[in-house]
Amino acid sequence: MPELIPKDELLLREILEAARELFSKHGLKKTTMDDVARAVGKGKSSLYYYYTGKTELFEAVVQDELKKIVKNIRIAINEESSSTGKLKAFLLLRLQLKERMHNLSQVIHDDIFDNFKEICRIRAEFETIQIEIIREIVSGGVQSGEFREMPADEIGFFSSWTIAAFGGLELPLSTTPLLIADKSSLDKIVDFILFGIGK
Amino acid sequence: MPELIPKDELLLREILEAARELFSKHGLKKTTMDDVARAVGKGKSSLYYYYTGKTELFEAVVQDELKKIVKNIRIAINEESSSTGKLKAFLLLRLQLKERMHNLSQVIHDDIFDNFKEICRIRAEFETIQIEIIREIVSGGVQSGEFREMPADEIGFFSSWTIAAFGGLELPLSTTPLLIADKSSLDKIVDFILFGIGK
DNA sequence: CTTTCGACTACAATACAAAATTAGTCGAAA
DNA sequence: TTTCGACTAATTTTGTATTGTAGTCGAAAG
Repeated sequence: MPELIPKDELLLREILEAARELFSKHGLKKTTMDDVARAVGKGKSSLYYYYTGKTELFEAVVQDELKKIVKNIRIAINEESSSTGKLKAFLLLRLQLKERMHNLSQVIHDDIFDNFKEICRIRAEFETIQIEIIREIVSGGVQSGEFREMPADEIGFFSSWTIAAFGGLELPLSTTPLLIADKSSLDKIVDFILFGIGK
Repeated sequence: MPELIPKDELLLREILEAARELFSKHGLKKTTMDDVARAVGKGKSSLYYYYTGKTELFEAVVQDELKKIVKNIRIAINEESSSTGKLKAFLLLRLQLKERMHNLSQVIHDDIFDNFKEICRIRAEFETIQIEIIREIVSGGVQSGEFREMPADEIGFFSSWTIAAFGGLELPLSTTPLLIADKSSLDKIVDFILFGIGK
């Protein structure tokens, strides 16, 4: 296996890490490019050699975070063999994420409305990915005979609905005090999803 | 039937109506007590004879709106005989409400973070009521044999979950472009709730 | 006794100019 | 190719004067 990471690629990541830490600690506005530069031990101008601007850097950070999350989700799903297990794994991770976001939210607070559109765009993108994942899980479950037969559009509809229900990238406004946190309640939810409340 | 509305009760309502109209048109901050007073053809000081302050007036308006909504929901539910029908009726109204709120949201926008706590409190209260309604519906359905047997705590859990999913008082941040609007898709959702996707 | 209002105050929002930060550029140098 | 110091334009912050508004009170009208 040849070295996959060229030198500059390494610095690119180093900047990203430093920016992530600072952004999530002080928020977007209160983090200056100088701060980031100092954190990686470089001059401010140098950053502009790697990223075209503060906005691009911020977007890169968020995108990277989302990629990590999606990766974790995919790993967890692959470790489960049954579709039901996959569904549970997905929802569990999704809820943990919600919790993490909840903690982060204090900081962002002010930045939210300034970068409203941008955040919406990213959020929408993330939702699309999640819907796709659910669709895969359910399709798999139908094919393997674990779930009942469903036409493609019904699967799509179910996926969208589930994500709508569990929230996309939750903004820091959820008053509901994290209703569902433990694994046992998650089991109940999956039971509802699987068998409903009908007779 | 004797006259249920004393004189001052009438003026109380008149002020409430005027305030509601102004608040929802210009938002909380941009609506002055003078505006409200002018709208009812009285001096500003007079308002303080009926409401102790601007905050109380605002809360009264919101509370009144919520009461109206709850009333509508209860009426719609009573018109349905089956529990399934009741459930559908509830969710349909809940979605229409979401849509209405969505339109209103442009105006509030700025006021939200100022009155964050207050809004949260009201929202929480509304959620409690909704959960109670769902619980009633499901309990009824279980008793009548329309739904499967469920212990009380499971019904409570299901109710909370449904409301969490459908959102309490939606704050104007839903990017999902009102995924579910028509009655046919609602039928599908209720099917999911009733029978799930399991085999 | 109930209800209205004008005059008043204290406080909060606004406006605006001066001062300070900071995003982003550029040419030079390592 | 990569780094940086010096620079500028633009934005944020700050201090202050001004206005606007919530809320009070005592008097008066019904």
